Amino acid sequence: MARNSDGTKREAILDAAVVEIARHGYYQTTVAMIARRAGVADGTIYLYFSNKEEILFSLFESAMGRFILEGRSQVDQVATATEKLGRIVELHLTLVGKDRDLAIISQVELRHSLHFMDQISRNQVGEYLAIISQVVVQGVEEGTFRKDLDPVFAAKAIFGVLDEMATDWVLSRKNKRLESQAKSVVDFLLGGLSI
Amino acid sequence: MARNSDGTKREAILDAAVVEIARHGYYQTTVAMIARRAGVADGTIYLYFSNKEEILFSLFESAMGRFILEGRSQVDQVATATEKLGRIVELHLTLVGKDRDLAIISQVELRHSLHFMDQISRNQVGEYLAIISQVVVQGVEEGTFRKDLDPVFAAKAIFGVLDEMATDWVLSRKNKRLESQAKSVVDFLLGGLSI
Amino acid sequence: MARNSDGTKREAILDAAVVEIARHGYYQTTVAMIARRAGVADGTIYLYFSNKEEILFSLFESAMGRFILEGRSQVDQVATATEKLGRIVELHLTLVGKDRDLAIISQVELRHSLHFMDQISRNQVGEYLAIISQVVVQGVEEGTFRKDLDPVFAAKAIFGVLDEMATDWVLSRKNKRLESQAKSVVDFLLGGLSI
Amino acid sequence: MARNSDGTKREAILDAAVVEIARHGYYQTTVAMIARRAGVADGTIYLYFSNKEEILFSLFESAMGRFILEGRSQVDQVATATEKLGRIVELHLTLVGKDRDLAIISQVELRHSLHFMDQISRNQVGEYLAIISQVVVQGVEEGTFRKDLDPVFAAKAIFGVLDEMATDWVLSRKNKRLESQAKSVVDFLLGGLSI
DNA sequence: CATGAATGAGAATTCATTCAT
DNA sequence: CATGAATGAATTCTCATTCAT
Repeated sequence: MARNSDGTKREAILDAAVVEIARHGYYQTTVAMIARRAGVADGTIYLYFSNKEEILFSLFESAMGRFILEGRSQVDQVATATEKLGRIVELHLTLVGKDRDLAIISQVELRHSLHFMDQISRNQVGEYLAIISQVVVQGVEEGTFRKDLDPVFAAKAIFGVLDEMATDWVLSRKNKRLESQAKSVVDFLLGGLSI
Repeated sequence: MARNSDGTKREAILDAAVVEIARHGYYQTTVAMIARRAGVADGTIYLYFSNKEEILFSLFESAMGRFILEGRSQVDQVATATEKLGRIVELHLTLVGKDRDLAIISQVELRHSLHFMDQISRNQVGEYLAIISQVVVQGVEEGTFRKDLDPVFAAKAIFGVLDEMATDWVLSRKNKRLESQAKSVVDFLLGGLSI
Repeated sequence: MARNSDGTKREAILDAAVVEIARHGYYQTTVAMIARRAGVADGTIYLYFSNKEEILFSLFESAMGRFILEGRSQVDQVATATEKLGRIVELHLTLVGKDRDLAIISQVELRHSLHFMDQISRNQVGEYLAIISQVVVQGVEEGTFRKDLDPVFAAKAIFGVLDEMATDWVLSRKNKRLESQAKSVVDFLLGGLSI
Repeated sequence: MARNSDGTKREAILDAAVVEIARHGYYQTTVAMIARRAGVADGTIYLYFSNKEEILFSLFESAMGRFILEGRSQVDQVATATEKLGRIVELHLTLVGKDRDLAIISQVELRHSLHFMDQISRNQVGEYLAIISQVVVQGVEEGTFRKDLDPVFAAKAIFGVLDEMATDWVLSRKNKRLESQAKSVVDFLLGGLSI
């Protein structure tokens, strides 16, 4: 079967990396551990990734890629800013909540150093934030959101709330589904604290 | 007092650790680097900390300690929940914004592994969150905050927004003062997105 | 003739090896580098050579083979020992000076380990030395060279001078042609230092 | 005993390196092998040398240092160029012949790559050649050596002969003492081949 | 014959920690 | 208390070689 060289092996490595890194942390995970779980030789890792860090980068990219791709898709499926916000919140919590291992990676491991955050922050996270801020812009234009909002600031605030919920869910090992918080989050974001 | 010299040296080590870890990241910072900057021998570190990780724990504790201590103090200085919220926001952003190195530690390095987050998260962060949630409870009782708010949830959301602002400030190397965001943050938290 | 394609590919590999090894040194040259330059797959190398070291052996053999073959031929073209010596000197310096990459191989890389020198030294170099020593014998018989010379010793001394000139030329990247030294070398070898 | 930090350990490492490298070749010698023979931990090597290659450099430097130092001393002890030449030849062969392991290093291992030769060739070897060429200059001035000699060229030729004798002795495992060749070498160098 | 993906043994180097002084 | 030389386990990455296609 020639399917091997298609990327199957690359994905096996990434899948193994998610599990091992989520379980032991990036620095406590050795390349050998990833290789063993992926069922390949240590050296094989280096046919697909130039070094250990690149595995983490790839993990991040594919994770963020999904957020951005599906985020755009969800936003396009409804008309109003309020509905769009709802979709984003739901998507975010659902994606994070779907796979605890991946969630651990995105909420904890990917933030393990400034050096690393630097590399990624300004690219893909920025794109994701842009999607959110466009929703805010629309809301203001529609007249449903407050005129005095800075859309970029608001997007960060929204992201902050989502991210905290996600981190909290990862750290508290409750079985409660993360998505179940979606309504509360949207309510809070729309209405704030005040009456 | 012999304690004086003890405290001094211990603090020199912690100060050195903040700088080195902020600059290079926890794993790229060697004990020797910290020792050199602190002006002590490598071995001396182990007279004050049982291992490298404990330095990070201590860093976290003293940082969070300040948040909690000053948080309580600020909250006690004003009467209404709205004012208290304002004080917390201002304090949080001010403390983070005061020292970039310390901010890097708290926003990035302290989150470097689930194992580590586990150890700390549910203790001190929980205490900090409790302060915030008490403010929310008060606001609800006062009638200024929405009745349907879950105070614990709201506290997390508030923390999420603050944390995201802090992280964003650390990652974007702008010179703009972090505290300058306090008003926007309070506005957003109180009023939400909707008109 | 199938041998044609065999020889061609084998030679392509050897040619590639000369360039890569001269440029990076034997140990810094990977089989993959040689394969890439030769335009063949890594595995193909092993159809022509049983291992990496054998490539170096083959390089040596073909290089020394030329010295011996042409050395004999040059020696046969003239009558007196003095003339023969001149031919050998000129040939040696010309062959080395013709191709810097090959010169690097022969003057530096081929000497990279006792183990390797052992394998080759006593065979082909010995044959080359034999040619030289026969010239010395003839010179003594002719009465032009000193009677008290040990021909084997003299051959080594002659080779030493030639070898040093060659090495010096390789290491000093001057463009001066190596052959231009031939006259000085012959003069020195014949007359020595003394008046 | 504080003698340890004096350089005793450093020397133990160098001594061990000579034996191991002579026996197995530079690339076949692992740092662990050197450490074991030196009776230190692997990591200790790196307290004295920044990497494996530096061990080789140090080996070379201390070896050449002796040639230069003793070479100068020998040359100063006699008056005429002929005598000085004799001293150099004897010293060279004696030093090489004294320790076969060190001889293997200097005659074989130190020449293992152009990169390496480059680093060292132009410094210390040049100094050694300068000593020889000064002797030649003196000989010409004295009127004992031929006027038409280029001293630099002659020095290289002399070195070439000495070097070849040394290499030959290393490769042929005869027990014959290398110094016994001194007289023949001087004779050859002074008188050349011709009658 | 030719390929090149896969292997896995092996090696240099780092660094937290210890302990004799 | 303080030192810093020494340790040696642990890890990443390389690369000669193989073999199924």
